[in-house]
Amino acid sequence: MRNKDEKKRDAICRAAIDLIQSQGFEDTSMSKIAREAGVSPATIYVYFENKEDLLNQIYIRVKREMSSAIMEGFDQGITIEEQFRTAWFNFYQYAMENPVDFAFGEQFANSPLVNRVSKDEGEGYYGPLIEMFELGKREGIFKNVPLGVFSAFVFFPVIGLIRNRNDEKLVFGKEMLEQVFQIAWDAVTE
Amino acid sequence: MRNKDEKKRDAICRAAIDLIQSQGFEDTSMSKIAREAGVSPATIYVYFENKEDLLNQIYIRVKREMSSAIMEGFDQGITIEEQFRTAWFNFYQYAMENPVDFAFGEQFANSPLVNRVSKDEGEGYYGPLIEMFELGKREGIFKNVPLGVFSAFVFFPVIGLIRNRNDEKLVFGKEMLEQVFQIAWDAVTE
Amino acid sequence: MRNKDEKKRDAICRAAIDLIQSQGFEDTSMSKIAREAGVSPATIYVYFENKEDLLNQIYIRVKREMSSAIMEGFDQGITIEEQFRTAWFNFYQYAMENPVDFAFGEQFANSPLVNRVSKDEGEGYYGPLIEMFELGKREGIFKNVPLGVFSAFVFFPVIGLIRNRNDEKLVFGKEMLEQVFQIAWDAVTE
Amino acid sequence: MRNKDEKKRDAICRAAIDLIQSQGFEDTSMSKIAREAGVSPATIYVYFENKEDLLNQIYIRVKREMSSAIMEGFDQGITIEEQFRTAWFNFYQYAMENPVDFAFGEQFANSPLVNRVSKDEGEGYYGPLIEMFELGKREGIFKNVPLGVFSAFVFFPVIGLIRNRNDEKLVFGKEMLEQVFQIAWDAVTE
DNA sequence: AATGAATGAGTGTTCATTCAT
DNA sequence: GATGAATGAACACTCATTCAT
Repeated sequence: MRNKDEKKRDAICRAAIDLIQSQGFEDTSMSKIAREAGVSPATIYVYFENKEDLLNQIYIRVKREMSSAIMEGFDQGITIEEQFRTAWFNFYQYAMENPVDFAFGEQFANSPLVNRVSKDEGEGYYGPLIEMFELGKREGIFKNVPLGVFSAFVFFPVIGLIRNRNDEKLVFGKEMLEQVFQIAWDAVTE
Repeated sequence: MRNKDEKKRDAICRAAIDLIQSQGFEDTSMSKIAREAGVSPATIYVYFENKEDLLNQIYIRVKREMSSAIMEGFDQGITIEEQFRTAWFNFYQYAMENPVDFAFGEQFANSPLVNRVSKDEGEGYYGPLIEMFELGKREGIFKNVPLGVFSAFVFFPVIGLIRNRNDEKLVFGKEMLEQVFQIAWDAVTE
Repeated sequence: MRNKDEKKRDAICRAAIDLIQSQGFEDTSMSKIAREAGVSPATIYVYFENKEDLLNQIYIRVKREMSSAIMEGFDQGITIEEQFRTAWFNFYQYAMENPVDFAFGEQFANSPLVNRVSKDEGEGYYGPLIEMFELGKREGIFKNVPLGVFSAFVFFPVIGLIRNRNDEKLVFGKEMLEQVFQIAWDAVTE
Repeated sequence: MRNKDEKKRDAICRAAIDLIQSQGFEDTSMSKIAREAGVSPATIYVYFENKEDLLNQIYIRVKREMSSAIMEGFDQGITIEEQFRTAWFNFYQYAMENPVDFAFGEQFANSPLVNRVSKDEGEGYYGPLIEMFELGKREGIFKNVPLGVFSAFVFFPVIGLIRNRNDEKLVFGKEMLEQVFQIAWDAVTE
């Protein structure tokens, strides 16, 4: 029983994510989600309060998956530089390989349907990353700037890269990518 | 007959921009735009072919305003470093002061309603900026990376900054801002 | 859940037919049909894909009723002349008594909304009639002309009669009607 | 001045007829007519009271052209049979060659927009035809049936022929056509 | 828990017509 | 007389959501 429930909940989320990716935000209706998930429209309302609630839960889910992907290989006793490198390439790879989830998160950031609470909860998974940054600052590795500035120069450029890549058919070889990483590293270190 | 009223065209655009900002892309309908602009829904179709046309025209308009703001004070015979500094602070200031137009451009990037042509036309206004970058590369000032990488580390961080600022109530003093600019400069120069 | 209500489907069809008759094809909108049928406009779309589908289904329905009325008393082993007489008077009576459905079929013939398939399906019910005609030709009773010519002189005059009757307040007594039938019979027999 | 007026009035009518033929009744709007005629929508209202008036005037115009075409070669001192033959073939030819005007007349017959007056005026041009029929009846050539019956068996079959032809790709050679005419003649003569 | 039917409110868009010049 | 601008009302259709089972 419990199993069955969660499967259905998953199916609905998955259907929604797929549709948003393939058809865009505007053309993703509750009925289409229901059809894609193989359930009745009314069934969605058994699992989610309304569309806003569904989207918020999906947002959190995507964020969780994203953050755990980014922080893979983090807990070992590796140096800060190695942690940074790991996180950055993880992020790059995830953004490249999961344009679905990624674009989804992007779309969300600008949607009034995603409320504060969800955003905060979404950000909550990055604990280890934040600790790394704070430690690095104390150790004099990173520049002494607020966290927001840090992420603005480390992760946002990747977002820009991907978007520009889509527009300009930019492709990065291994060396170029290493070079780009170096730029990010140079930017935030003393 | 009455002459086509440029003021009315403006009012419609303005109404659309305001609504997209305050309600989001999805919830901005033609009738709402009409009501906000104080005209009949049918009147919009006197000035614009359809919704897509309206949005594209607005996109181009916003981009044009944005680009001319960014490149203000560009044509004099100033050094590349001064040009860079000018553009960056212009961009920062514009993004701060015009969150409406800015968010608007953001929203657009992900909408299927904005077509290639409009996007290209939107990008077309940045000629001087591109020339500056190319010249700087030849002179050995900037790193030898593609344009897309350049903008990813110069302008996208500002976008991230603004977004983080909105979320975290981050405020930058003059010194901090200078420091952030320095990071951008460090990132792309040899 | 509630089961799809055949009564509701009928009510919608009936409302559409009545409106088309009384207001004409052009002025029969989906909302008017809905109001007339006592349902919400959206409900129509539960039962029919769109307006075209609704009209096609109605067309087929009317054609089916019409054809079965025309061919009533056909299957017994009666002579071709008796079959012809039966069909002709059936047709005349149906056209007289069901001006609504009849005019409906008429209106349809000129509408681009009624597709080939529906027209063909509509024609498909006249099998026995066509057989009668072919047999009669082989037996030398009917003139050797294509089916289209046959129907043009047998059934279309009735349509003309009805239309002229409406315009001129023509009324036929029993004898006159017999005489008209005789004309049709004379026209197509050797 | 007078000349100019009439030219414009003609252009509007012509545009309307063409559009109704090519796009169908439903898709022929006043603005489209105006564009096709090269005038402003408002100008139509200088010449016609409203859409209904425009359509009625067109109806009458088409009917007049049609009737004069049908009765071409009528006034000489020819026999009734020759008159009949002339009229019938004229009608057939006109219907074949002017599907535009013809379909237009057809469409009109079922439209509530065409009022009694216009219909009556439309019928008024057939005087000579009616006289021929009445004379033929008195001379014992034609069967003694009302005018409505006469036209139902003489002209309506042609309408049916054309419609069936469109549906079945029926084509008539010279001989077949002569045969069809003979059927019409047989039908109404003693 | 699960569902298909049902719906009022809304969508983007076009219409016949009038207004102001 | 002639016009392009302007419009309220309507169009076909879809939406997120609730109802009845």
